[in-house]
Amino acid sequence: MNDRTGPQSVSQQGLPVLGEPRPERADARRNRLKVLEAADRLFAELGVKNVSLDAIAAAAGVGKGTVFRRFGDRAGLAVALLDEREQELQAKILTGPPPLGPGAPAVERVTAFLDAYLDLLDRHVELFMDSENASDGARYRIGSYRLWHRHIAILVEEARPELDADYTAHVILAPLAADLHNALRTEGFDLARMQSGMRAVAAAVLGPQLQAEA
Amino acid sequence: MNDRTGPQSVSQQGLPVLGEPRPERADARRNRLKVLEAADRLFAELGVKNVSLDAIAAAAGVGKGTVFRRFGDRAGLAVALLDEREQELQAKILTGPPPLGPGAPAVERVTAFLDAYLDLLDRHVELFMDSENASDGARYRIGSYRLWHRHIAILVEEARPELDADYTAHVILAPLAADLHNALRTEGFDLARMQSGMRAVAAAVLGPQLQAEA
DNA sequence: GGGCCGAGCGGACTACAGTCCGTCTTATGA
DNA sequence: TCATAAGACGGACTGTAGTCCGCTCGGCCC
Repeated sequence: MNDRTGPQSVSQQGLPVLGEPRPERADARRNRLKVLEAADRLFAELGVKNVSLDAIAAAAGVGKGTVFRRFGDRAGLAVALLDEREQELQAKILTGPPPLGPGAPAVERVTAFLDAYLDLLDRHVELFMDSENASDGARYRIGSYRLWHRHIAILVEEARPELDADYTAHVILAPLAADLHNALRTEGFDLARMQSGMRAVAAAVLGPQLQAEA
Repeated sequence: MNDRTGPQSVSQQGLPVLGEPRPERADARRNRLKVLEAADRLFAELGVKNVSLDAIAAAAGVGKGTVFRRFGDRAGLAVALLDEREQELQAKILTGPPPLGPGAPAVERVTAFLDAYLDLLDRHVELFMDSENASDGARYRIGSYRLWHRHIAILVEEARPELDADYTAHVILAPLAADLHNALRTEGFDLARMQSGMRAVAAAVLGPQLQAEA
């Protein structure tokens, strides 16, 4: 959903109709799939950071320009590859069972989200790094970040209405940056430690006055 | 402080003596100053992100290789330029008056640090972005980050010994990432809002059970 | 089926970070 | 003062991200 969708369709009068993207042309679709498949394979074989976009274009049998037109930049390609996994999590949050989905108290929903996100992040750090760092501020412009942010902000508002929910949500998401996660793994922190650390922080920020055990 | 200092000096027996860096050679010093001065000027004139290292080398009248040998990479140059400002803050923390310096309760010291750091960050966002993002994980390897981290970790340990101080310190520093700060400014958040938001979070994480006002 | 036109294609091109290595400068000590 | 070698110099070179634009092909309408 972050690949660039086609241009708007055009009404019979020749006016552009917003919200009705013209369907993807057959050659475009073919190439999109070839690129994604080649990227997936090369990333797995050689490691994300050892694969250039030229190499992907070559392996996919398309021109470099094609890759860029479709995905915008390196981050866009990474986002497209992560998209499926992230959508699973998004679905669970929006319509799944509690505590990830609606129904549980705010602290528990935030905690469940942090656990699940860190898990996802841990399994795809390299791809996340690409998607977040390829260009300045990329992380905060991606659709999925905006969704996570909105989700957390609503829960902050619910649990602690006296806080600045919008900003606090950014604060809670900040430690989930791929770059930090990667650096900490390198220093020997493991996933479980980070999960329990984040749980403790979330409990302190959103929980009732008496703090939970770390 | 983060420019590469010279090689170790050599004892009379020809053995390298650790911890006694041979003094900087005169030509090296000359060039270092020329580069820093040129960088400072060009950054101010054109904006950090519009200046290439080639341009700096040219303006300084030195070869490109010289810039890289001395500063390592783009991040290293940014760090060198920030160094003086950061050292001021470091000094205030280590030996200045409370609440920034020793003597005040942990929450207050953390709060004072966050205020001061955000202030510094706000005044030099572009340079900070360069120093943190030029290479993967650069932020976490810089000496000053390690110092901030140690400082916060000690205070966390003091205020809330049941928390994982080491990890929690990283969590507290994460929202100070230059990239995020920049993105939020773009979205209209101002410095005061971020400062008060961080104060509230710090109070919640480190403070006594009853929360302070946001 | 044929023709039109605009989306899609691809690879040459630019700009920049970072490396390499033959040459030159400086500090030293005799 | 001069010989020497450690180390600094600088610019040509490499590899990659991202742009551009003339050409091609697919969808649509007749």
